[in-house]
Amino acid sequence: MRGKMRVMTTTLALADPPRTVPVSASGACCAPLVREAADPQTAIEIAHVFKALSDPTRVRLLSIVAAHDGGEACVCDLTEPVGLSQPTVSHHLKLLVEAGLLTREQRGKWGYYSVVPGALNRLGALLTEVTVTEPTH
Amino acid sequence: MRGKMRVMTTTLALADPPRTVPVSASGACCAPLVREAADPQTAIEIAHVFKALSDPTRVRLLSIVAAHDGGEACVCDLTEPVGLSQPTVSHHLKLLVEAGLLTREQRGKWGYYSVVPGALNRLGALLTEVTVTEPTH
DNA sequence: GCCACGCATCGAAGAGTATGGATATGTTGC
DNA sequence: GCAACATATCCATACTCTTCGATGCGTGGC
Repeated sequence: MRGKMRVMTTTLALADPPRTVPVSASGACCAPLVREAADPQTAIEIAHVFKALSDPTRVRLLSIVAAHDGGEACVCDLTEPVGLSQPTVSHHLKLLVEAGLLTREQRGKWGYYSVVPGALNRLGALLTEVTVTEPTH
Repeated sequence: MRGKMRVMTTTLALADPPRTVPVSASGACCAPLVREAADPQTAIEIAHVFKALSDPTRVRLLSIVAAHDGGEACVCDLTEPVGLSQPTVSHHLKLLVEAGLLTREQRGKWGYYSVVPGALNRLGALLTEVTVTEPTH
């Protein structure tokens, strides 16, 4: 049941504009998990995003980026707070990008990471039964 | 930075009554991740819960249990839908219980699993910037 | 007590993951 | 072009996770 599922870059429609994969064939992307049993394909995509958050380092990285000035940060801002080597931090950031939670933008020498707008809210809405109103920003 | 972190059964105060570990020393449990950078200990506990949801099988199990009649299900209800052996399903359910997302109750021969009330909403609130109003139930 | 049943635990094999050193890639300034 | 710098990628190592067969444990019926 495992096997291949290499990179895949599930977007889960967490990011607003691209929405590459409609997730559920029905198009009704992701009713809250508690409402109806998730089909296998949806479960794979949801799990992929949660896997990105299943490591303490990545939780911190995401949190630091989100709380950082301007909502973005470069790798050089992140290695010191988490106390890991640069390659390791780079690796974790890559996973967060692949999960659709962060984006990377190259500006000059530095690459800036920032949180994909709405991604976390969408993920949160998947867990809650209630309607989540997006903040006006 | 790895090493020990064996079982730990983080509750993260996802479950209402027990609240064994106050998570953050400040007691201000878990401001949304985007508001302020999570400290290492909080990140570990948050990641532990997300790790429980980082496997497609567990996402499905949680979803099936939540959507099941009466909000509970026994192992015998679950092996067939996910197509895995009974020991494997049992293992996954244990992880979900340890993460504070499910509870287990023995009634006669059967053990019934159900979703911990509020746990998912609390987890979702961690991800969203907005205030989540709990449903009246 | 004994057997059947539901389920948890154990043990082992295979696959996946985290980590950091070495190195490649891309950018800036000279 | 070249040197300096910021990051990404590659690789090897050690660890963790998923899975299932075998087995143990508790419950209910006889």
